[in-house]
Amino acid sequence: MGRYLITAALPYSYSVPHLGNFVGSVLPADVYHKYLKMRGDDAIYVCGSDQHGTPTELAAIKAGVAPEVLADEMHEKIKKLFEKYECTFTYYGKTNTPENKGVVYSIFNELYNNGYLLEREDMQAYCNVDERFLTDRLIEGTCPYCHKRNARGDQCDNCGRLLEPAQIKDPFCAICGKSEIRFVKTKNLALELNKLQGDIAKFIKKTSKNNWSKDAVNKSLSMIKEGLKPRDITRNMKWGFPVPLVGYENSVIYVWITGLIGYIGITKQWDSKRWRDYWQNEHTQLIQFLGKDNTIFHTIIWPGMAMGSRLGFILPHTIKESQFLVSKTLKFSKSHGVGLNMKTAIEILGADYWRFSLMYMYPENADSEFSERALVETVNTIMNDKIGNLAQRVLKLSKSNRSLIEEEIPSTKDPKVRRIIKEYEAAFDKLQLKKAIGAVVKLAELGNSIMSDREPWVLAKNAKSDAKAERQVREIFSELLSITYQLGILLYPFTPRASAELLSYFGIRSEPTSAMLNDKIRPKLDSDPKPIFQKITDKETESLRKYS
RNA sequence: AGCGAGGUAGGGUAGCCUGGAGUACCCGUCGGGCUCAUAACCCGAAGACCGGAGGUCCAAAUCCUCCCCUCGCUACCA
Repeated sequence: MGRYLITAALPYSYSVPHLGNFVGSVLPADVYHKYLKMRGDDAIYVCGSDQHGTPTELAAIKAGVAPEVLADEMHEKIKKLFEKYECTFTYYGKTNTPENKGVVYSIFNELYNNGYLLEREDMQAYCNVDERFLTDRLIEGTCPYCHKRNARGDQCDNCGRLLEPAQIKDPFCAICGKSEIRFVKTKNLALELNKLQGDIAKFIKKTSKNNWSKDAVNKSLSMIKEGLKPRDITRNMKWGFPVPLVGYENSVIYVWITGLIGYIGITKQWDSKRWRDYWQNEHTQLIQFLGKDNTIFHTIIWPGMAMGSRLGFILPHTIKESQFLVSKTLKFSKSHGVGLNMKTAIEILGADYWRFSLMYMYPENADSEFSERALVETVNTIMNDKIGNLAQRVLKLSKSNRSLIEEEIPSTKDPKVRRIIKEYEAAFDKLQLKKAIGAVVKLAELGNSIMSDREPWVLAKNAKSDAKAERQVREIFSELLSITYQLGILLYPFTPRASAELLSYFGIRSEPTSAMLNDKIRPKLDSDPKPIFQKITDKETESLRKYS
């Protein structure tokens, strides 16, 4: 039995996450956590709202409320949304808490004491109207190369060139639209990753053997090969944890730092004592789920901070990076209430449908395309026709032939079933989640083909007069019921509600465990079985089309 | 522009590290079977110059080089 600590990239607390965000980290992490719990491992799953950062601050200004008010409101909304999707975190916390502040400061102070923070000065744009510093992206104007007007301080979207804010012609502030910008000398503290790069490289080379994606390993190593540079970990703004040093009264610690350490702070919110048993215990396997856009924060910056602080915090064991779920036809939107996001999606279909179909399309190694067609196909043909229908036909036929059903049925010894279960477990062990869900489908396919091959409905008719037929049909029913029951268990990480429904026909009321796969079963066929999945209706399809 | 990943039947994927006949899976299509089940299920077939061009090799989807396309990162978007 291992000790596992699972994290999913923290959703920002200024908008409703869209389906791409969900399938990129929180959902696969939840699926994996449910599997580990099922296996009986000591596994905790922490996630939460990332509350700091400029976007939250700006959204608060726009809404006319304090950033902490907006961030806490959104936190509650997002937390409830995840509950609707049957995500069962050990703790879903947030980053703007005293617990997190404590951990952030202890790491920050040690980095400072150990000589890994470099003070450096720079010229930073300042808006006289808004009376605030502007991040590079908040400066807009004309591109010095292609002369298009929509260039931003970091990059021109038109010609794609990387820019410096001072290069922008006719700059104006993206917040107020005015041109009252001046450049002011500022100082920031930078984490000297250059001093740590040898150790970080060693760590990645060694640890990436634990099922890291090719993309995550190679881009991290290639970045190190090019040479790591000091990276600012403070910002000149008000929303965030103040930098605990004299001379930095107007600065806060950068959102990414409070976010990465937020995983720890959130664990501390969960349990003020036990958090150390996970985070400062070399036997804990830290499994981090995240999208491809923020890999290096987890592979380079967190390891750098953890090493530099020398506080014994663990480094990631596995980086489970996802690519992106994209859609040419449907609008995924980050803005409030617009587009197909976690809030609007759950109003159309229940949690099981989204959980299963999104995991079926999980962009594990490459971007994958989400479309109405793909969703309908997955729900209707895979979930409903293959899995749901198998359960239904087995249970109904069994119920109408109750006299031919054994009271107690041993777990099937069919080697094909054993192989599929092994494949499922091996896939999870290697964090190959698409392969794992594929094994579930395979088991249903096997059940369906056994049904067609052996035609138990024919044998059942002959059973009264034919002892041999009776013996055969009893065996087949046992086999099929065993498969149906096992299917109920394997479904649990993906579709917890359907799993519970299916297992209820076997008198199981508790959450399933892997050990139960080998248990003897006692079918309960008192009530009429109801389909565990349904096809997508025209009405639901129409609701989806609203977002095309 | 540099770096990383991806490009495989009509659609979606696996295979690539460690070369062995384009091998496999799902959807869709076509043909057959079944009638227990939610018009569901099962079996079979057709369908691919494996992004392009070179190279290495007895043999390349797989290894090497160059090119094209998509996505991500490039250190103050987070």
